[in-house]
Amino acid sequence: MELASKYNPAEVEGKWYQYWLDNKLFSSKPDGREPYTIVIPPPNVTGVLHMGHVLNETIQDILIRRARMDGKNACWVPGTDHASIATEAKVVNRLAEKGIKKTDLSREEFLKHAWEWTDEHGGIILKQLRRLGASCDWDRTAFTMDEARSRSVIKVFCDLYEKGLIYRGVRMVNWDPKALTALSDEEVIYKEEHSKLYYLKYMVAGENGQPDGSGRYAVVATTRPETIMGDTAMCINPADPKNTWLKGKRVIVPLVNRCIPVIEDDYVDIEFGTGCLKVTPAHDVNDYMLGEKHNLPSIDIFNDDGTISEAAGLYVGMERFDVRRQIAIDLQEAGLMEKTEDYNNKVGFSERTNVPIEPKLSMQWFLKMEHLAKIALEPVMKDEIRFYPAKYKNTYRHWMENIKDWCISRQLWWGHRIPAYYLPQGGFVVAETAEKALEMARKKTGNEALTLADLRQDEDALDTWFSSWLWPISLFDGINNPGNEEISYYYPTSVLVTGPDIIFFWVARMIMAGYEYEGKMPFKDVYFTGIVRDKLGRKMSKSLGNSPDPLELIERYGADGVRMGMMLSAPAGNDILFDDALCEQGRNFNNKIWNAFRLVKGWQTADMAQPESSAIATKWFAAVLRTTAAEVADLFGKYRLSEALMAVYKLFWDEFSSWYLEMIKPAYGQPIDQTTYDQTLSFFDTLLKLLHPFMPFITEELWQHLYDRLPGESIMISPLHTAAPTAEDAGLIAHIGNVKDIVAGVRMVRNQKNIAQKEVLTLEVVGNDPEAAFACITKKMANVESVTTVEQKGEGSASFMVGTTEYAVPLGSLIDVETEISRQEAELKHLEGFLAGVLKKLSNERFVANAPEAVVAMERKKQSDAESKIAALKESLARLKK
RNA sequence: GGGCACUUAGCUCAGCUGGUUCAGAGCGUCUGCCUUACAAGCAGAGGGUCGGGGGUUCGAAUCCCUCAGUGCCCACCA
Repeated sequence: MELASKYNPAEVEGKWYQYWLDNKLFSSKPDGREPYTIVIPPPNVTGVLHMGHVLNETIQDILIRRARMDGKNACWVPGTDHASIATEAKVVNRLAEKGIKKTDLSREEFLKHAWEWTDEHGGIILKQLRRLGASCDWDRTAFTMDEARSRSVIKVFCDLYEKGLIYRGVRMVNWDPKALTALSDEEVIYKEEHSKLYYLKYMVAGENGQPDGSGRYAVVATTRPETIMGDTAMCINPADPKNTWLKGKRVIVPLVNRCIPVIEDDYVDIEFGTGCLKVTPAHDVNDYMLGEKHNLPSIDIFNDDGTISEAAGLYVGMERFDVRRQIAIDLQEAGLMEKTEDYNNKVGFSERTNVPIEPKLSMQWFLKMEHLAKIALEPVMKDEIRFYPAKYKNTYRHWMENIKDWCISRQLWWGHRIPAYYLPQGGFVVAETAEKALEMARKKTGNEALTLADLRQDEDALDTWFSSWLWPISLFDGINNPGNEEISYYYPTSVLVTGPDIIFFWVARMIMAGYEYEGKMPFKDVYFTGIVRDKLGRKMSKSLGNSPDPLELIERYGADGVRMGMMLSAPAGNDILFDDALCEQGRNFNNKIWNAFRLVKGWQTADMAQPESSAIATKWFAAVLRTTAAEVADLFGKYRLSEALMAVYKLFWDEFSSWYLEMIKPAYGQPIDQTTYDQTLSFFDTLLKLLHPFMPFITEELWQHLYDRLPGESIMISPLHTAAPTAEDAGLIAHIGNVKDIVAGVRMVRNQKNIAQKEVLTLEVVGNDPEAAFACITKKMANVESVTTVEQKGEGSASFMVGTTEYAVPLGSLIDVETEISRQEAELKHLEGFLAGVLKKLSNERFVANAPEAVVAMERKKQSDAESKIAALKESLARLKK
């Protein structure tokens, strides 16, 4: 076949992906082999591929392809997440563009729109994954809101309710005033904000005080003056001397003019502000706690959307931050504001809508976490589930040990609707279906006349993560159909690949669900990726415009190039600083492989004896290949994928292309012997297999052309057996290592003296030549016609040392004696310094007495080596200088 | 406020339980080459007192303390 000198990925990638699909090479069914299972972290159904996905999915694909070639039954299950809040927000926005308000629609009408949106935009991301080469079993594609997954979620809800782990109650929750829903603690992100501390005057009641100083008042420092309408007490620390005078008094809330008691509690920090705290039980978690403890009334002054409610009495209907500005002015005018100070504090923001969270009392559903945390902590701490990198174990433990109940209800429509049904006379039942609920309701009430119409299902939907925490189980239908063949075979999955940002949201909760419902871990290993940043270390974001479009990159560099670019700098857990230049390196490597292939396949074979150099070269490369393959296998076991890639990269580029191929390369136009040729093809075959998990497309393309293949054959299912390194391998590799140094020595001489590679030289070895057996390689690689052993090197030669042996290249008139002398003197100086260090060590009695014998022996060898080198150099210098 | 990481060449990183010439790799840089596989390439070279200081040890990039800087996570001081 005719091959262009540059590899063109666009021509082959689509073809081979289709070939893999057509031959069902991604599909997996339970069989007698060992399973290797990965479930994809489901991307948002309406999402599009970004660089974070590229990193994550590339890693999964590498692992799954490698496992497949290792003879395991590899199964990678794809799917998408309904992403309750995010998707609902998108749908609401789209409706708004059409002038439709969500509140104008019924639940059913809204869901119809949501499904339309999902059908339209859903799964785009999965299509994009194919461009990357992802070898998912697409027939298994799932969605967190498809029928089987939905049933699983509802079943689990009912089960946990029956176990008494789910309860309903009024609690202080994180309220998102934009999405109009409660959030879990994990969905709140705290950010430092520059704000102000307002010092407000609370006049003491019964003293007829006036702000002008005619009466006494207490000063309260607050960041949220707009909440004073909800104040129901002022609190001081009983041990605070400066506020003792307030004990038992009542104070008047500024502007509001409500009279509230002064209560005492240790909770108040004497040092902060004035030591007086305003207590607003409805709008602050701590105040809520104080309110409970001291039996305070609570006044909810906010509507769900963050505007002021009727109950506040003032500023009704105004937006909360407008009120803050306005009330500051009003307080000032009323003389009730003592001062304001600049202040930095942490404000909670909604992870999804990015608006400040409002702590709010509301009726929600909660999942008790104590039991679940207990069963999920140990396995990670004992490394039954291994985290890579292990440092996240600390994070995990801390969370588990300080866990609070999980608020699982959301005031949203897009999601799994809570299967609780309210009865006309009060109370509710929880059941998987309305029919079952009716049955239970009749039993509970004794009223057989109840009909479905009498039951009112809870309006709330469940937190998205309440479905994704079941993902590794529900994908194999283990909830609906416990103990089925698939769940028994594929579960526990082999590894989870995800970002550390969702360790609590998802990883921890999957572990809980895994033990609760399967009695087993959901995955054996967790590989935490880093965050993809730009080369300046900035997070990739739309607003910065520093996030490349993965599909464009693939067009420019090929999928293999992009995959490699990503993996070149992606050690587990470390953020990766992504630079297009890395893809370029990947593309260049593709080209290197391509051209090596062109060279090898361009050779004609002839009936001829194998040259000695080729015999040695093949033996040597076989040893290198075995050794590196073992190293790569080891690195895979430790999830050190970028190092594994680098090992294969250097194997192909340096060892195979630069050394091996040059060693065996016939002269231009000359044929190659059959033995060497066959051996080389076989090496190439193994190299492609080692490379395949990282760069699936080019390796398939070349593998198909390497030998005649049968229809349906593929590198991706061809087993990768590599022999273990033998006892002799290391020795041979070391010898050739010396030969490489000799060759490099000659090349350096050429470089320094400006002698072209074409020009034939001779090489002298002073004394014994330890690498005499490999002289044929030296000759070919260094282009020297002879390697002769001499007692003393000739006049006018440039010399260098390899190990303890001196080599010399006679140059005749080309030699520049002065340069040679200064070079050798520099080396001599370095060696003498080195020797001095060694001697100092050896003359230290305590070193000789305490260090292990092997270490001392090594030092002695260093000494004798250095001494003989120094002697040789001195002699050489003497002759140069004479 | 608490906790956990990290700091090694211009850049990105590897160096496990201290001891082979241990100071490394890739990229970049510099020099010379368009040598019929590959200029998306070939051959060679330079580059770091391992963040600062102290300690343990015969011996420290590696262990301990401390200081400085960076990053992440957690937390109810208004």
